[in-house]
Amino acid sequence: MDKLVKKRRGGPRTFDRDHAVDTAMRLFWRHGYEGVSLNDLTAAIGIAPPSLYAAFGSKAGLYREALDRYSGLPTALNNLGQTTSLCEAVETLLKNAIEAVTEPGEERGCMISSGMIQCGEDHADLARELAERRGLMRDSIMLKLQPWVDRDRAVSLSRYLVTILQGLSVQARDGASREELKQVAGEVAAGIKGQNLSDCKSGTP
Amino acid sequence: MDKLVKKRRGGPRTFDRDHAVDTAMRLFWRHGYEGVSLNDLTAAIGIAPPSLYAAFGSKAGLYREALDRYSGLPTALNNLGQTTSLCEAVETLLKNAIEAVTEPGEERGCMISSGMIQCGEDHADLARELAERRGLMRDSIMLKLQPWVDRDRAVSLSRYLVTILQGLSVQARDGASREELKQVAGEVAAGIKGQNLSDCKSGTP
DNA sequence: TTTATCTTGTAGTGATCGCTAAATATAAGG
DNA sequence: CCTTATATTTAGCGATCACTACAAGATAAA
Repeated sequence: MDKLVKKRRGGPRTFDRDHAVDTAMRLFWRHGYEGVSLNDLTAAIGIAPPSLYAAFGSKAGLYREALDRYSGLPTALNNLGQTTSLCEAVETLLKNAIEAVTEPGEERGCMISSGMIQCGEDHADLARELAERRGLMRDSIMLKLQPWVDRDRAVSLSRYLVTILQGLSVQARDGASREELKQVAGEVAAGIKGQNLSDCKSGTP
Repeated sequence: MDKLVKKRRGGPRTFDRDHAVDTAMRLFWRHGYEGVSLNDLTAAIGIAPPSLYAAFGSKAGLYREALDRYSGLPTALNNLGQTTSLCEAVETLLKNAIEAVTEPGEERGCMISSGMIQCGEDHADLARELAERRGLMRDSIMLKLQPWVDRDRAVSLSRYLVTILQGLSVQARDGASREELKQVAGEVAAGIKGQNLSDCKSGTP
């Protein structure tokens, strides 16, 4: 009663690599790097460890590919080129972020904002890579703000905004609803409007 | 040449329990629950596993005590009763938080804000406790804001502020300097001042 | 001193960690 | 057909995980 199904064992036909990365991404997203074991991965993907290692080299390699996959998802920075004022840009940024971290049917929070915040010393290099990605996030936001404010203010504002984004990710993971996060976005928007009334009305930078 | 020192083995407790909790706190603070092994703990404290289990019951038990110890440290909520306006309260809150997460010679970030954001399913209960503590943080902030704003606004503002705090913890862990974080605080303060100019000058609520 | 109680270090437990050697099965080229 | 190359499996590697049985040693009470 134990050998009815003869499993295939070799040959060119390969498992669905995209699906594997996608499955891994969701696991890592939810549980973090250290919270997912190789057993979890192979079981969820439906392959044996050697296949995984042939395709991705290591657990860290798969994690990196999962990160890249995640980076391709709709992000907070979408559609920011089409905005016509600083306030609109910020509002769009936060709206995108909130939708991303509370997308129904998806894991909550942001894989990058909340990834590898704490980990053992063995994985310090991976953690540094995550921190780097968060830095790139800030740079991207800064670039998007350039049309509306001078350089110094863009530096300051972008750091403020990534801080918000990272906080929103924690809030989402803790179960905050979309409406509650929109309240936060409202506070941010109100703050910016209070200072830069002119920027919120001008049609061109 | 291997038995010059005869180690004691028995009698009343000999190791410093407070020091043990303190050591564990720092390890967990930096590396997270899953990032610290029992071997790390016993080696750093300088005791054998049975002593640890006799004193704390389990790794999770020691982690909880480390959390309680951490909660007793100077926190973002210090001296908030002495403020005389909403803006001053917010500024003091952020100033305290920034000092706490960038204290020289201490671990960076906040053990609670950035604790157990991601973890394996085995420790979901511990993660829930951390989320609960973050919720209590928000409640505490809300109470501190009550003198200056109505209830709805206190709810909204407190969620906004914990979001900032949680973001600041990530920023600090990623290496942001005190000055950079003060820029963030400046953005927050400027936003609130822009809306509530009156509150920033009144001497009594 | 004798006895009871307690804590300690030694030395491990079974389970799981990330990872891999060797064997087996498929496909393409001859 | 046979050979070669590749992909997959089984089975298990050494290391480490959180945790503990046990005996040795130290104190306090009788």
